[in-house]
Amino acid sequence: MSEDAIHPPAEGLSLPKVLAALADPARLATVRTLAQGGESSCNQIRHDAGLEVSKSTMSHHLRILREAGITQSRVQGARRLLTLRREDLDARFPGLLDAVLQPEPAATY
Amino acid sequence: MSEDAIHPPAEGLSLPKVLAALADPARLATVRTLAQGGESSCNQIRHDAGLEVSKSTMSHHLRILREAGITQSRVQGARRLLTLRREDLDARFPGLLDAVLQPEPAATY
DNA sequence: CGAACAGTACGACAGTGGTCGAACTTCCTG
DNA sequence: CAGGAAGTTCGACCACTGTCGTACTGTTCG
Repeated sequence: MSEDAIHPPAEGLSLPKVLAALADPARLATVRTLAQGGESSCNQIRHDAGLEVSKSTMSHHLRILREAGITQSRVQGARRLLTLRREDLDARFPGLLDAVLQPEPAATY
Repeated sequence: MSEDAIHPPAEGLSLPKVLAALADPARLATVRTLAQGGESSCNQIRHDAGLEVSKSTMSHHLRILREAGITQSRVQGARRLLTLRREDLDARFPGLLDAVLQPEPAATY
């Protein structure tokens, strides 16, 4: 199979699902990395985001993001290149992505 | 006893926690109701938001919101009057609340 | 005072979610 | 072609979460 990945249509994005997807630190880091670095592969993201999780866990997180409509993946050879679905997200939830991507004011605790 | 409720300091708000708190439909409805109606009591919110949950469940949701730093409660007689912590949220996560409160472009489900 | 009301606390229970290792598929490369 | 790299899928496990009913504290009012 080539492109079986499940990508919900732009109109189908649900706010609770999107928020839930973003509510995990690992996935938040993933989204931020993706926002900065543009298109990259699963492993690359895992490395860039500094995530110390197994392949399967990473795959799981990426699936949540994809199924929430936050990311998009295309296959290139043995890799899957991921991108943020910026336009779709901005269209449906204006300002949300920007708010979430904003650097946090430090000292969370 | 007057003020036993746990309210995290404004600087202590964690984005994942806030997002997780907002990721539940019941709590999202609660926040929206609160944003529109201003200060109101638990039961009033439950009614206004059209939530059909038990008292204890409602109390649970409100606790999550409070502990995430999204709401604030003050005691007035037998009631607890809740408000959104708009300023704190806007200060720490600019645009987030507005993005989440924005009416959804219909047909979310 | 006593009954009804507002809300919290606790315990139980089912469902979900994050984590891993192992097995598998597909692709690239020597 | 054989070996390895990139990801996904699967089953297991444990922690967390949403739900409820019940019991409790405190308040208002008849």
